Amino acid sequence: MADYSHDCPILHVDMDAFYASVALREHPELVDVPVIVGGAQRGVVLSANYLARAFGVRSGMPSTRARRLCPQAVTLSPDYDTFTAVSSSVMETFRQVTPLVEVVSLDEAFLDVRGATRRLGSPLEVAEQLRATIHDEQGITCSVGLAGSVTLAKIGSRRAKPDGVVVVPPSAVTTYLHPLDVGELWGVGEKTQAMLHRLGLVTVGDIAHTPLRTLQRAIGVALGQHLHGLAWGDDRREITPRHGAFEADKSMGANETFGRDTDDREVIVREILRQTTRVTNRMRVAGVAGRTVTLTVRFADFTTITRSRTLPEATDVTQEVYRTATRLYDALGLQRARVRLVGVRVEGLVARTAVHRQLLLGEREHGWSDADRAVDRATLRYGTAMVGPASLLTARP
DNA sequence: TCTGGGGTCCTAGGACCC
DNA sequence: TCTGGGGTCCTAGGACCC
Repeated sequence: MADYSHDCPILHVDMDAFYASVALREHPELVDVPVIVGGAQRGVVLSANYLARAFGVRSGMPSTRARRLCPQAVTLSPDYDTFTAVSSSVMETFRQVTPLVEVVSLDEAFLDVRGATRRLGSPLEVAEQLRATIHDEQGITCSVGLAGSVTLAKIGSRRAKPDGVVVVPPSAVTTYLHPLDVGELWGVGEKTQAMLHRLGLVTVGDIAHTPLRTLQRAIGVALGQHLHGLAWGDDRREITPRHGAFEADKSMGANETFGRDTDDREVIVREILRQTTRVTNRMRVAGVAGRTVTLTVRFADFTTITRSRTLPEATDVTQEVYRTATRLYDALGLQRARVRLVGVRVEGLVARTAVHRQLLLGEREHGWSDADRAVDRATLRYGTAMVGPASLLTARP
C-alpha cells in the first residue's frame, strides 16, 4: 500500500467500542454474543459491541430501547476502575511515541507525531505500530485517522472504524470533505444539522459555497465562522498536551437521576447535600475553590432549568455551597412538581491558594472548613461510605 | 418504564460603570 | 431636551462533545 501519510502528522486514535471491549476481556465467554455496557433502570447505553450494534444499538441510547432492539444481548455494568486503568496504559503507550498527546476522553486522544518520524518511520507506520502495541498489550483494537489537522484526523478515525486506518492527505482535503454530510463536522450536532438541512445545506461542500454572512445569520457568528473554515479544510486548532481532565477544570459538578421522580422537598434537599459533598470533596482534593454555584433541576417531563448565584468569594466549603444551592432550590417555589434529577455545579474555579478569604463570614465558616478537612481525611482512610453528613445516613428512596 | 453523567463554549439580555 | 457607546459581570438557556 502506498504511503501518503508524510504530510499527515496528526493522529486521532479512537478505541473501538472501548467499554464493551474492555468488559469482554473479563468475559471471554461472551465474545460471540451481543453485549451492552450500560446503566441500571433509567440509564443509557455506554457502549455496545459490534454484534449488538448490528441490531441498531448505539451508545447514548436509552437502555430500555436497546433491550427492545436486542433482547438477547447480555448487559454488563460498567467498571470504571478498570476502564481508567486500561486508558492510562494506552495513553502511556502514546507518550512513548510523543509528548504531544491531547487526551480527549478515556478512549480517545490526538497525537502530533512530527517529532517521532525520524525514529519510528512515517506517520502511517507509527499508527500501525501503536495499533499493534495496544492490541498486544491490552487485547483491544483501535482505529486511527491521520491528517494535517485535528478535525480531519477525527473524521478519518471515524471512517476507519472498526480496527482500521484512514489517511486524509492535504491534497485530498476538499474532495474528501465536500461530499460528507454536514453532521460529520465536529461541532455540528442533531439540532444544527437539522437547521442546516432545512436551509438546503446538506453537504460540507454546500457550507463551503455559502457566503459567510449568510451562514452566520443562520447559526451564529462563532459557529458560522468555525464551520466555514472547516469546510475549506482550514483548522488551526493545535494539540495541547493534556493528561485529561482535572488539570485546569473550569467547573466541577455532580448530579444523579432519582430512581423514581419525587416531589418531596426533604428527599430533594438531602440529594442536593449529597451531590454538594461529592463536588466539594473533589474540589478540595484538586485544591480549587469557586464562586458561582449552579443548581440544576430536571422535571419529570425532562424540561431542565438552572439557577445560579455568584458569591463574593470563592469557596470550597460544603456548607456554603449547600446553603447556596438550597436557597436557589427554595426560591423556585415548587409546589407539587415532580423532580427527576438535581445537580450541583461550582464554576469559576481558581487555585485555593489564590483565594484571599476576608473572613467576612466569621469563625463559624472556619469551623465548617475544618470539619470538611476532617471528613476528607476520614474519607481518604475509610472510603466515602463511612463518613458524611448525618442527614445522608438515612437510606435513599 | 424512553432519554446518564461529566464537562465546555456560545448567546442574549440586563445591570452597572465610565 | 430626545436620549452614545463600550466594556464587564451576572444569569439563564441551549448546543455540543464523549
